[in-house]
Amino acid sequence: MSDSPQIAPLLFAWYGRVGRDLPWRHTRAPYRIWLSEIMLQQTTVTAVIPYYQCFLARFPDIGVLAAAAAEEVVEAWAGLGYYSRARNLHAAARQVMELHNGCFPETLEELITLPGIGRSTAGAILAIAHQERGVILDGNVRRVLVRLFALEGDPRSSAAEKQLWLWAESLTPAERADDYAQAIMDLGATCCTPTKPNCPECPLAVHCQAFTQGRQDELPQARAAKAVPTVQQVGLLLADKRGRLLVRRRPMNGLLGGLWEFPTREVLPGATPEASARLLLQELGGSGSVEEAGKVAHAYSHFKLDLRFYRGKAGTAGYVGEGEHDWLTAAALRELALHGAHKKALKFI
DNA sequence: AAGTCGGGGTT
DNA sequence: AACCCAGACTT
Repeated sequence: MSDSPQIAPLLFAWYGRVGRDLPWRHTRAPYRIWLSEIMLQQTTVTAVIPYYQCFLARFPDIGVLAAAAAEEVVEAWAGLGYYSRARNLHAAARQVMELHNGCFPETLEELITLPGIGRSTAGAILAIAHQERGVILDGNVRRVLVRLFALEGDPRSSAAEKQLWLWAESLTPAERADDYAQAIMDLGATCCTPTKPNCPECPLAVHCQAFTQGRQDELPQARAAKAVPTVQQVGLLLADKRGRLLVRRRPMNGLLGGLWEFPTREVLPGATPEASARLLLQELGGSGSVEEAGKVAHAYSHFKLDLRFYRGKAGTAGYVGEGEHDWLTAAALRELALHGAHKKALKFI
């Protein structure tokens, strides 16, 4: 767009006054910038900070990360969510060691070939780590630009995305793209917020079409809400003679890959949860009845989980399931990289 | 283009 | 409850 407003100088001045002081803003090390960008995908700053510090203490450089076991990386990610990020981070670290001699790529094309790095994350790394003209389009920037240009319709549609990338490209300055990226993200996070934007203190208000039209509370237009199904499961707190409980590791790929959990199964259609729990107990080599322990509700973006836990006793035949498993004490369970919904069940033991 | 993939904070 | 978050990837 030839008529894009010159917002970069306004953002620089604002950022200098009220920009946030964040741990990853004290470095330009590509490894640390990369890690912060991956952790921050769809995740709030406050949630990331402690994970960022712990992860760096455990994996201080890309060589250490590449040499680690995949399970170890997932365990450092436990509780942060979107575990494919941890798998991709680990795979990308190995890729950089093998293909780039341990040196992080410095071009957009090479960055995007790394698993977990898309167009926006690559732009952020280019700008912040390499000080080049990287362009970003994250949730903050999307909201700022939708209001700045009063973009109608679903901002996640492919047509909107295309337009937003054009605007993002034209607004990004040739110099100080790093400051620009962090400033516009800060603006979206602290000023141009989803609800009740603080327009009186916004440095871009004079250029903002939504504000000019008094429609800053109507944009961006909300996405059409879709119904989310509820999955019914039963979980088993299966104790051996020493009181230790059975846990198993979820397969590395797929939902919550690599995390530990108590044995579960879906509630059979037409069956009661208790009958399904009894069946699960028998399938695992246990015996006798089950006792109701408590209920856990867990929400994901595309389904809800209704999980009822039962206590049971292990039979003398022992465990007959498949895959990696272990018998752990309550103390050990609290230290384990547990599936979030199952972490809630610790209060039942 | 639509679906998958978490967990927590905000409203 | 619904929405959002420094999105990427698969189908």
